Amino acid sequence: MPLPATPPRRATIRDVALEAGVSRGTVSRVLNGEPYVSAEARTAIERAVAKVGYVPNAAARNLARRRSQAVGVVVHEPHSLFLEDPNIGSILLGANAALSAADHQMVSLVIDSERDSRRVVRYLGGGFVDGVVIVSARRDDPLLAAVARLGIPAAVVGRPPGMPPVPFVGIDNRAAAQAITERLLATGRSRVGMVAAALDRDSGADRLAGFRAALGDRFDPRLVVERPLYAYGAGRDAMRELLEREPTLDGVFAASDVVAAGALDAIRDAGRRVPDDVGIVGFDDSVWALRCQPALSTVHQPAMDLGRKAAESVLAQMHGGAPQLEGVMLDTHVVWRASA
Amino acid sequence: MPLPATPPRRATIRDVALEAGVSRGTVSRVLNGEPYVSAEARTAIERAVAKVGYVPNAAARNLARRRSQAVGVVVHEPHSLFLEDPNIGSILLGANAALSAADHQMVSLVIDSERDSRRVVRYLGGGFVDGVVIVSARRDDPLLAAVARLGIPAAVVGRPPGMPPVPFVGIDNRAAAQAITERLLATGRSRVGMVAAALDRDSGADRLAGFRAALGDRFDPRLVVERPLYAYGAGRDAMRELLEREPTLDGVFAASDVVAAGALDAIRDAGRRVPDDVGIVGFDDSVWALRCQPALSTVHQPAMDLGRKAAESVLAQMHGGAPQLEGVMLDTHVVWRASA
DNA sequence: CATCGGTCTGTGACCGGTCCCAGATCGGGC
DNA sequence: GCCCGATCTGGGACCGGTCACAGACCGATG
Repeated sequence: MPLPATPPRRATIRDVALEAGVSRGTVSRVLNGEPYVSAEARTAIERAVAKVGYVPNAAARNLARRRSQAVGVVVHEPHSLFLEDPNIGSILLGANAALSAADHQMVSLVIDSERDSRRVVRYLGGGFVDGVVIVSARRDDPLLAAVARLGIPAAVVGRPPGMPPVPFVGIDNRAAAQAITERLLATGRSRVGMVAAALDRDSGADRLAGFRAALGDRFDPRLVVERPLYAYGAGRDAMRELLEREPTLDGVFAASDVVAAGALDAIRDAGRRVPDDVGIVGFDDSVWALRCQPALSTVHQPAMDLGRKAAESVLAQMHGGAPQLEGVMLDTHVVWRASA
Repeated sequence: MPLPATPPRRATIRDVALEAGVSRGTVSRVLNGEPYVSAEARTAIERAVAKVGYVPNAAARNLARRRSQAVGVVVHEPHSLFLEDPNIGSILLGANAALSAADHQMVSLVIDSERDSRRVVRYLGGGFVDGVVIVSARRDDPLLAAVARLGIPAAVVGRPPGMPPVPFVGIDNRAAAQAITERLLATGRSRVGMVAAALDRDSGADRLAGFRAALGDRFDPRLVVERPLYAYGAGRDAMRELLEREPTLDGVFAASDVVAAGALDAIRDAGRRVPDDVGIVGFDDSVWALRCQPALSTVHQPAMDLGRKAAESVLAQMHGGAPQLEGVMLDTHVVWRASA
């Protein structure tokens, strides 16, 4: 069976106008809360709206107004990670809070394949959204180029290398990573390694850079294992590899809490105690940090605020503000718990 | 500064037609892959599309076609829970997989307040989506009533009491809860309680019913503590209360893995060992089950498939299929690990 | 050679709103 | 009584597509 006959016809603004005995223009004015409408017309229209069960047609309004009252939030991560990493969820919630307050609809778009990517670009260019927040973009991300080309208001969470001039909201990953590594070193560890991840993004690359800076002369590239994603499995496997390479390891910095959780399990599986034999620290301060046994020492980053600020930047641009290309950096701090 | 002058004018189908030297109709035919277009016209149009940088305007297409190629997925849960409970995420991913395969855009809508609720109803009625999947609806949920009234293709994950005739996809929560409780009893526990949650939904109410059925005569209402949401904090606090009420408790069924995780921590804080002193089982088989120490015995439910099937039902209705009101029930099974 | 079915194309009406201009109405000031 | 500005209303043009219809063209057929 093909498409259904005809979707049940909904009441339009003309039906309301007819019912209320006024013109379409007046109905439109009432619906949009504009001044210069008599009280009688207003009440008649409100009554008519209720009577005919009128619901405005968004497509028609978007077409005429050339905007949609919706903002896209693009997350460029595999679906699996979306589940694991509460950090992404927090960013989305922050964005949603800001958009919701401005009465805009958030539309979240997950890219997990080339096909998704094309569909998202089509979606963004198709007038479905008035602006876009981009999370976890990669180095030289084609999506960023596409957005810049389309000229829609945008903001990026993070600051991927090779980014076109687009406003961004981020944290100083390098300084934060350096701070927590130094703190770890101060607990008297002598052989400290790192499970690095996502080096194709600023967060991953900068965390590694901060680690390196903290170690200075003591930095040993053999004690760094890299993985493409911030994932539990990546942390576990990488840690196993690291312990084989360097059995005397007594400290490790994991690039995120999820990675640290995996690493922690690998350390335990190898028969070492945390923090006695090996100290471990993470990054994010997500719910994973508290779920670990022992609780993770980590870097707190204001994930919700990152999403919120990015969304606010997009909203400001949508209302004519000039894009703030210099970017916004939010504060982080070390949270010291039991794992190191 | 108010709204920007005018958004940069995009190329329209007319520009393409002009450039290719054909009519709008022919361009439209090519764009939609219809037959009866000459090869020359086709290539000329494809070249013109690339040259002028044409991107179709979705609002115009939606208006003319009276559909949007998008499906909404409504999650009626507080934002905080969204972060904690991977079960919801899995359902979304399943839905997204099905929609993505059918080249439809998933639009996820979170309801966390009355205001959100109104906005979502407006959104759904506004022609933004052609169908809707509803997750975690409550007893007599007004959203379900609104959707039924609007007459848009819909499917519900779960089967809330007081639901209008809408297709649903679910599991037999009662039987599954009974099965795992019986299994727990079979480990020789004599004082078994339950942390129940979300009794305003079928999942919560049915899990309690299954627990009760498994205990039969031994059921003691004093050993059941209820909480409104499937949340970590709820599990922890409820467990604390349960242990105070009944210090000889030696087994507990938590209504979900997240709840079980909270309960587990409360048990440990009270100085009891798991599973030696107290056996605990959860429900969902989410990533939390493996993150717990010891790993949780739980009920595996095919969360992704729930989302996928619900989305497929909506897609089928959109293509003219009759709604399958009898519903679809998916299988579950007990996964036995170390916590009981 | 007229007829016919299959291809291919152009055109006007329409989807349901917004926007803006022209004009009506009205009270107040000179 | 006339002019003026403020208030209020109607209606045409338009947003950018889709769709149905009419008609042109073509080779095959009787």
